[in-house]
Amino acid sequence: MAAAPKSSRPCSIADALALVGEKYSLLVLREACLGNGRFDQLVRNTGAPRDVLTTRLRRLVDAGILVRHLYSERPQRFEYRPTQAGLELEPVLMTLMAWGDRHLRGEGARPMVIEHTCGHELAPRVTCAACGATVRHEDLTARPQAPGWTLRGPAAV
Amino acid sequence: MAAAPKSSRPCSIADALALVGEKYSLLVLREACLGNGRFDQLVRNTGAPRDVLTTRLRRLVDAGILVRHLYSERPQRFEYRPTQAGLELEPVLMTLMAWGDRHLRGEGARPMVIEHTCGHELAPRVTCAACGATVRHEDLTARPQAPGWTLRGPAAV
DNA sequence: CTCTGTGAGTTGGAAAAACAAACCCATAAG
DNA sequence: CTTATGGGTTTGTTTTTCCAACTCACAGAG
Repeated sequence: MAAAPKSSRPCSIADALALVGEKYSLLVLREACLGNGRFDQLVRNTGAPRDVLTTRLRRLVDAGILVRHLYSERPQRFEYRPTQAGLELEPVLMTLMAWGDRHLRGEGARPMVIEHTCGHELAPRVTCAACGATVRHEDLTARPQAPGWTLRGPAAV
Repeated sequence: MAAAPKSSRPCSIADALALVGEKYSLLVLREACLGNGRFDQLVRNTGAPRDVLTTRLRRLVDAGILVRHLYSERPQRFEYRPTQAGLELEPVLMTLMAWGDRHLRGEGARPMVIEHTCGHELAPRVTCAACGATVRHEDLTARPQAPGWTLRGPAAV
C-alpha cells in the first residue's frame, strides 16, 4: 500500500494561498495595483482593521509581493507598491473578477470595468501557452509528482 | 467634494473572495476538481479540521460552487463535486499554481504537473479575449463605476 | 505659539474562528 | 460479536480578528 500522507497535499496552489490567501491580502494587492498603496487608502478601500493591515503588509513585503516605498522624508511617509511578482498576480485577480462578474451578479451591474489597450473592455481568458486553446476542465490531466498522492479521476457533475 | 465611501470598495474581486477566499475553500475546490470529493479525502488532502471543513462545504454548496452528490444509499455516502460555476474557477487555480511554481520554488521542484490535451504540459496564460494579447499590467486601465471610488493612477516600482 | 489635522501605525480588551481530539451513528466485513 | 469505515458533531482550548482609542512626528492656520 502507498505511504499514507501525514500532512496536506504538496501543491503550489496551497503554497501560494499560504502567502496571499489570508483575508484582505489580495484586496491589498488589488489596491496596490490600482495605485492606491498608502496606509489610510488601504484601510478605507479594503475595509481591513488597521492592525490586521499592518501584519498583512509585513507579510506581503517579506514575501516580495509588495515593496515599501518612501515617498516623503520629513515627515516620513510610505507607500506600498507591487513588485514584479505582485504584478504577475494581477491576472489572477482579473480572472477572479471576471468570474465574480459572471456568477455573482446579474448582467450589467459591474462595479468596476477594466479596459485593455486594444480598445476593448478586458475579458480575461485563460489559455494554454503551448496550443493557444482556452483551458477547460475536460482537457486537463493532473499528475502529482510526490508519492502517496493519488487522484480518483475526473469528476463529472 | 465626492461622497466619502463608508464601506470598502465595491468590486467583484472582493465579492468572489468573500465566497471562496476563506481558508481551505480553494483547496477544497482543487480536490473536488481532481475528483477527490469525499469528506475524509478532503480532510486528508487539504489538512482542514473536520468542523471547519463542514462549514466550508456548506458555504460552497449554498453558493452553487459544489454539489453534494449521493454515491451510495445504504449506507448513505456523499461526495462533493464542482458545479459549472466551480469548474469555471479552475482556471484561477491553474493560474495561481503557475505563479506559485514560478515564484515560490526553484526550477524543477514542482509537486504537481497538469497536462493539456494538446500533449504539452499546461502553462496557463491570461489573454484578452478581444485581441488575444497576453494581459500585462501596463495595458490595463481601471474604471470604477461607482462614485466616490477613485484611483491614484498606475503605480510604478 | 497653540490648535487642528494627517499619515502611519500601536495598544488593549472583547468576540469570533480555528484547532484537536473525542465522540456518534449506521452499516459492513471478519 | 468485534472492529472498521464514512460522514460528520461536540467539547474545550488556543489563535485571530475586530474595534476603538491612543501615539508620534510633522504641517498649516490663525
